[in-house]
Formats: sequence, C-alpha cells, structure tokens
Amino acid sequence: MKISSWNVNSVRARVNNIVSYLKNSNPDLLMIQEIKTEEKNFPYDDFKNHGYKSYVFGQKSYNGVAFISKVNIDKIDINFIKDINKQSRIIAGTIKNKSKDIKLVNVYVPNGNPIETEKYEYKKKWYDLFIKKIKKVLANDINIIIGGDFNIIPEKIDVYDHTKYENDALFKLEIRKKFRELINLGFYDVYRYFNKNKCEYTFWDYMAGSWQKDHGMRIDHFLVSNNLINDIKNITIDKKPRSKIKPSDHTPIELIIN
DNA sequence: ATGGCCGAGATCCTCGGA
Repeated sequence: MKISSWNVNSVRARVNNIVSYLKNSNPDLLMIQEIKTEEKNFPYDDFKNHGYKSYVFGQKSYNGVAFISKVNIDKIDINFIKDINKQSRIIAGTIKNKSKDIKLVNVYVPNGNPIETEKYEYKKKWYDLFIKKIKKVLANDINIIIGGDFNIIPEKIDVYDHTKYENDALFKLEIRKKFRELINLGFYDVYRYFNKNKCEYTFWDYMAGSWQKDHGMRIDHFLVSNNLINDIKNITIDKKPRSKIKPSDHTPIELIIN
C-alpha cells in the first residue's frame, strides 16, 4: 500500500496538479494539508472521478487538512486535540492493512514565525497538546502513522544552510526538541531511518529562486510507531510535482507499507 | 550582497506562509 503526504497550498488552486499526481503516482491514500477552503467548496468530484473518496476538515482561507483515498477510512476524527485557536489542523482515521488496524494522523503544524510573537507560543503549545494526546493514543493503538507538514527541520542536514535558521521557528533547538520528544514516545522518522546521510528536501520557497538553487528543507515527515517499522518497505520524496506549472511550494513524500 | 512569491478574500491591499 502506498500512502502519500503533500502540503498542496490550496486544494482549489491545485486541482489539476493533484489529479495529475494521483494518475502518475497512484497512491492508495493521500494526506493533504493547507487546503485553504471550507468543506462545502472542496472539489470532491474531481478526485471521485479518479476513484478517490475525500474526508475533509476544512477552514475558510487558511489551514485545513484532508484524506483522499481509494481505501476505506473508518473512525474519522476532526477533534484530535482541542486547538486553542480553533484551527483545522488535524484529521485522523483508521485503515486496515493486512490484518492490522492502523491509525492515521494527518497534521498541519503551525509555522510559528516570527519567534518573538504569539505565533511561536501557539506552535509550542500546539506541540505540547499533540504530544500529550499521542501518548494517550499509544496506550490503545499500537500501529500509528503520523504524516504531514510538521514545520520542523529535524537536523542540520535537513536544510540547505542551517546557519540561516538558528533563530527560526522551524529549526530553533527548542522546537527540534519537541520533535525528539514526539519520536521518543515510540516512533521512527521513517525517511531518516532509511536514509542515514541523504540530503533531500520536501519544501522550496517560491521566493528567491529557491527551487532552481535547491535551497530547500525537509519539513514534511512520516513517523511510524515502533511496532510498524518492520512493515515499511520504502519511503521516497517525489520532486516532480514541485517542478510543474503552478506548483505547491511543497512536494509529496510517499510511504510504502507491506 | 540583496531581493526576488503565491493564495484567499475582500478590493485595487492585507494577511499568512516557511
């Protein structure tokens, strides 16, 4: 089974790119973030025409997450944490793979910049609430996949020039520690597990010719609970969608489960 | 060295993103 995650930066502006990705890459399930629209304006039919059912947690203009899936997703949960700013940032659900129930958590974590503002405080609080909730979930569900835009650069190797990001909400030590804290509950950063020293990115800013210069960062991740790691066959970053006309600034990351 | 974009939504600019 192929599960992908992609911050699409507006689902309505990206319908053609998303459909083309579904046709070319054929994921069984795609987690998308930053859909920037309410459920009532979600382009359900465009994906339905290609055999995908959508499960949406939207918001007007900002944020919003969804599953686009060929496999059935049960127990959809749009109240995973109590978001202090009432923003639509997490949709969870359960799928069956072989005989295992797997809990999927699709996240769009707050950016947090600039750091001397409420936005950064919100990001830290959001992570604290999320970590607390995941700890609770682990008591009942042993097979968990957390995918999405974590807005964290885990290590120096994960950004084109780490010296520029020491005081950035994506790379501050304090925020990278939240990522470690989450992983230490019992998860693997799957990309890094399979690629010990590889330098690849999932995001390139629209500005400053970042894509052309490969000034990117790895901020979109798949974490899987320890129980699942031996079921993971591979993980890849597909750079093609970032090179298309009218691209998102992020590109998909794809997880293959046996 | 520096700065360079894009989407939504209500106008002809602001906010947010990373």
